[in-house]
Amino acid sequence: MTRPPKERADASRNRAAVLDAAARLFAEHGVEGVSMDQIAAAAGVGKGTLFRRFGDKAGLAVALLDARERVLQEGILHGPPPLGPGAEPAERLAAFVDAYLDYLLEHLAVIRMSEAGSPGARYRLGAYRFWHRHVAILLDGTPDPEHAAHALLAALSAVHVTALLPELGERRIREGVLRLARSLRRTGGGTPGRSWAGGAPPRVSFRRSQGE
Amino acid sequence: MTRPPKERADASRNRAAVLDAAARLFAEHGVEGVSMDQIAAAAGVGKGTLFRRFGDKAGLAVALLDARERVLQEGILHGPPPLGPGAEPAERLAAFVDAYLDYLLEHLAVIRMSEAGSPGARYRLGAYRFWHRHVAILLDGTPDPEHAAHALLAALSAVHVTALLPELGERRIREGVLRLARSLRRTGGGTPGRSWAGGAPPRVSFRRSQGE
DNA sequence: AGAGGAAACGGACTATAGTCCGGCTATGGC
DNA sequence: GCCATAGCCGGACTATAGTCCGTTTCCTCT
Repeated sequence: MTRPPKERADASRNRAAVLDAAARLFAEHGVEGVSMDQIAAAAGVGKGTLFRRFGDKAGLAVALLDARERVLQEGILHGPPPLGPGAEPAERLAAFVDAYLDYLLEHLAVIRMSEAGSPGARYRLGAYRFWHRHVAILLDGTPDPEHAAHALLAALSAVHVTALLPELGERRIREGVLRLARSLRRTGGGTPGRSWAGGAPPRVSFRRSQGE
Repeated sequence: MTRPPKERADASRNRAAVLDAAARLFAEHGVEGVSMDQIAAAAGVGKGTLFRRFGDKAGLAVALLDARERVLQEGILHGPPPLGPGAEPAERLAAFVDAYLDYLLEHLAVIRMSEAGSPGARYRLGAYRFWHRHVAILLDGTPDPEHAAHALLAALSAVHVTALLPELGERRIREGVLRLARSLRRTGGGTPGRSWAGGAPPRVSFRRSQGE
């Protein structure tokens, strides 16, 4: 997009080597059990390179998830209903929760890492902003869709689900979040487009701006 | 409770010195801007002492919050309605959300630190378990009060509120969480006491077990 | 009061995240 | 094919969390 100066050959070679090594080591020793030094060594690059390119461990996790994430985003934007456009908002919301939980549970540890950079890092991720925007649109007509969308996503955060998993199990979590989504939609009542009380209206722009 | 061996004099003297120093330094330079070394030095104790007693920075934050937290817990257990016993569950829930947000916003940075130890630390805090238990009871009659209570508390986590504050402002957050609480209660329908699907019934015991 | 032992003390030590900058190499112009 | 340079490379360096264990202090029992 904004990359007229082509990426140098050594740079892209190293990028690939790092992602490879990281994926392998994470799978082998768990995300928490691998240090950045180890990744750099396994990839055959220096530590400086690693950090220059990915910022920190969270950024590395984000890069690893990038591909899988786009699949879900594609399904939402241009896939078949009920996840994609065409179905009723209520159905789309349920489909999103289901698909997101599939994605989340499949990559729980890496997603947790990607959301755990600096405090509040999660809310600044391009991906988060995408999910939030999507959910807020599907909650249009309820009193404060922006806040409600944040609340729903809070119940879908990696640490939250990780903590609840041993206590409640996957099934109760799925049903619980679906119920939450339903009840948020049922909370209608405020004037459809202007329910935020005081302050500026919600921002509407979404810009794909994941690192790099 | 389980503490027959009395605390040694030097121990309690040092405990007080550390809490003092920590409170002062946190207020002065912000929670993030103070290292454990600095706290130890300011308190005139060794680093080993600091960690032996509080475990880590999060544990220190928990200890600092202890007193304020008990006030809220007292209000819930034995205070006047609507926060205390006597009012309708719906009212008590609203009162809890309000009181909790007062507490949270007053000590946001320290609470954030207390919840940010190891990943998922928040869910293991004695205080969290107390709030969860209370909310779950007030949600009795809805399909899965345990999960719903976790979801409501997720919208009240320190990082969540911190991230939403600049975007939505205090007022929209307060109203949003109150609305969420209301809609969770309105989601009734499941058989009042047995709505968890499969798996063991929710645990009912609550034990005050905040470290030390 | 004094001895004995349990518990606390404290600072040197390790491990890890993240920074910095001198040196090198791929690339594009000639 | 050769040169200049933008941008990448890499490892030494810093800061901080957290551990370990020999030493010191307090409490109890006689």
